[in-house]
Amino acid sequence: MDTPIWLGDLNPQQRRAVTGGDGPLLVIAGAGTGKTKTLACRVAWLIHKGVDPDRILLLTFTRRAAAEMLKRAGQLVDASIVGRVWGGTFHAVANRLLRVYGQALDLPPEFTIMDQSDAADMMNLLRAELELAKGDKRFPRKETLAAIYSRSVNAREKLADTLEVFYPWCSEHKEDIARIFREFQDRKKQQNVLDYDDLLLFLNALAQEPGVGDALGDRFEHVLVDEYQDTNLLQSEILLGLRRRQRNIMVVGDDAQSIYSFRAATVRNILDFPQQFSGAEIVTLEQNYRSVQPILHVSNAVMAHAKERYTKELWSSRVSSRKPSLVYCRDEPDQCQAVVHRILEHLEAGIPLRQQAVLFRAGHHSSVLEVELTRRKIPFHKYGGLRFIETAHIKDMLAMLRILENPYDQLSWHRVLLMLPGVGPSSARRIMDDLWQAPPEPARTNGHGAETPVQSPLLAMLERAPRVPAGSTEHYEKLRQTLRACCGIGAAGKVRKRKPEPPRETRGQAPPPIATQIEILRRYYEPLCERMHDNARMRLKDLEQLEQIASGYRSRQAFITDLTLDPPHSTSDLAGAPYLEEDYLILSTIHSAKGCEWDVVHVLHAADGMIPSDMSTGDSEGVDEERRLLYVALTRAKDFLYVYFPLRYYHAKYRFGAAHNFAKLSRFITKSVLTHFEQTTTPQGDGLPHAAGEPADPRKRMRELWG
DNA sequence: GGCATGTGTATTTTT
DNA sequence: TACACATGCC
Repeated sequence: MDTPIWLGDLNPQQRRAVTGGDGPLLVIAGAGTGKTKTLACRVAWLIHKGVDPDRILLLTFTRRAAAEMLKRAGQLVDASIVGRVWGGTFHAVANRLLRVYGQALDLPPEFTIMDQSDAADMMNLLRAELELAKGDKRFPRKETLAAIYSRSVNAREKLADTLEVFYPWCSEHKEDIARIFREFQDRKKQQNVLDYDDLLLFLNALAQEPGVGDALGDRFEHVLVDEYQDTNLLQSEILLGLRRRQRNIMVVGDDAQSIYSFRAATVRNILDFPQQFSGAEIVTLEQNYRSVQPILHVSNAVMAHAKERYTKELWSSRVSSRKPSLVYCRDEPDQCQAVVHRILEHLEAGIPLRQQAVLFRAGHHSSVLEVELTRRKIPFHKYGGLRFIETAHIKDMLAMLRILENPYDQLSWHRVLLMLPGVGPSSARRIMDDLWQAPPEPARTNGHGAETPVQSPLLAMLERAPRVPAGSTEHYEKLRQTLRACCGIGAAGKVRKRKPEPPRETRGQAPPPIATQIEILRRYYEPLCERMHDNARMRLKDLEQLEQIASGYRSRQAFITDLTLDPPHSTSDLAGAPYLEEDYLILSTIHSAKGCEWDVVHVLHAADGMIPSDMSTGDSEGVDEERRLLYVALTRAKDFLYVYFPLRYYHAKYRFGAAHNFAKLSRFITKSVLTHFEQTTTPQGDGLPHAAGEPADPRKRMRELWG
């Protein structure tokens, strides 16, 4: 076979990984060592070798990552063929496979998916129904319940163990929590709804199944997994299931960048890979192509204290005489000024805004900066933090769409009914009971195609006359008409201006396109939105945007699924392909910055309590993960790295005890790390870098000197 | 039973 | 500070 010319672009280790033969392969790829390139080339190589792209499975952490890799592979071999590779997150791939193979598990293919906050809401409903909320000993909150459930499932742990280790204060409620969880699972089944965890759980069940599992595994000749350090036990079980007969698997990751333990990800997966897949070859990539050496000095120094790991020292041939800067600022506003100042400096020097990023630990850490950027009219995109999908109006719209897709989805009904003036939880419950009275069988495809046109379950429901509170009957009627209109019934003149098809029958017409459905729902929602929220105008604008996006979709199911499984990270993402000439600064949580790189990186709030976050300093493992988080942030930078440390925090927010005015430098920036920084002070920063570590209690300071 | 108002508390990261 | 939860009034 001929050797493609692009192999020459790879270093020996990368080439080894790309052209490796069959069998398990573990690639330890340090930050910036060309991981994406290696995976992209591996895909291209396999296709070049003649592997059917349809039989390659590329599992990534985000869809963006999959798209990027396949794009790059498409530049090396025929792009149209590369498009047939199965690429996406575990969850997205599970969704696709379950729609096809799910019936082997008695899973109807029309299931809808609920996200984590939906799961929490359902937990809440159950808690109320089972009357567990009443006891005076405080019962876990709904988010906590959802988190416990999810961890237990993903880590393959018994509830008792999860509680004992991670939620000891909830242990006394073990029985009741178990009751809620059992009920939770029953409800989801009845309503034909899957949550995120179910997607993995069902895929795993499928993969372990003797018959279908074999077929599923054989379907993929090669499995490639990116960011393996951030997979959990359930995911590794899925992989083991898929690779019982076919042994071709390549996983790529960096244990030093494992930052998702809160999602039950475990470094054990990557550390134990050679045992789980015996005979695995290990390739380590250490040459960093991203950063100049001084940046790597700082990064390596930060990681030097970590415990168990595949030791590797990043090195780069990219030289620079400039050390990264540690900038001491007076306070947060001063930090803000300093950041903006440097950003503009680099912009003037020719580095566009989109090659610069501001990174921070938590979504709200950038709020002061955002205000300032807006004031100065500096455009920016923010990744991470509160997402679009989390806002009430988007959830409302999604709930209405879900009803249309799956009328058994009670959570969505509940939400939609509560929007009606005069309807609260009790009325909603009663209305739903009435709608389900003599419930039509959940739709199941029998594989034989219906002989007679069966009225849709939703329309059948809407024929009923539920007991609606007297003051709300008109509102309910409006809802009813709206939902019917979305099914293509009634309101003939106005709705279907797009398709002047001659009416075939009065009943059972094809529903309007998804974008039109959203338009109908938006019209209905408008007055409700104005009643419920004060900034209704902005919210309705968002919904118009949503309508735009939807016009690119053929099926409602695909649209809803994408919105749930791969929600836009920023409002501006929704605008579709951004204008290429448009320049904007990147703001991002460190978590969302994973896998990205920029010429200039600014890391905010290098103060103890921020990095590491106060929340995570309970145990040493938590602290270790925070260290890796800082490492991820630092290694995003190619040429210039700035770390900012505000000396004072005014609002002393939610701190127990006395308000600390003075912050303490992050514990990860130790003496030895400091030597790799150039320390500077802003004009406002009092010119006193040594004041940085001064805590409220001088004795504490002294103890540190000895420690 | 719905809804407005008041009180207290937890507070990150995301598929 | 913002949100969930409780209370009390209509």
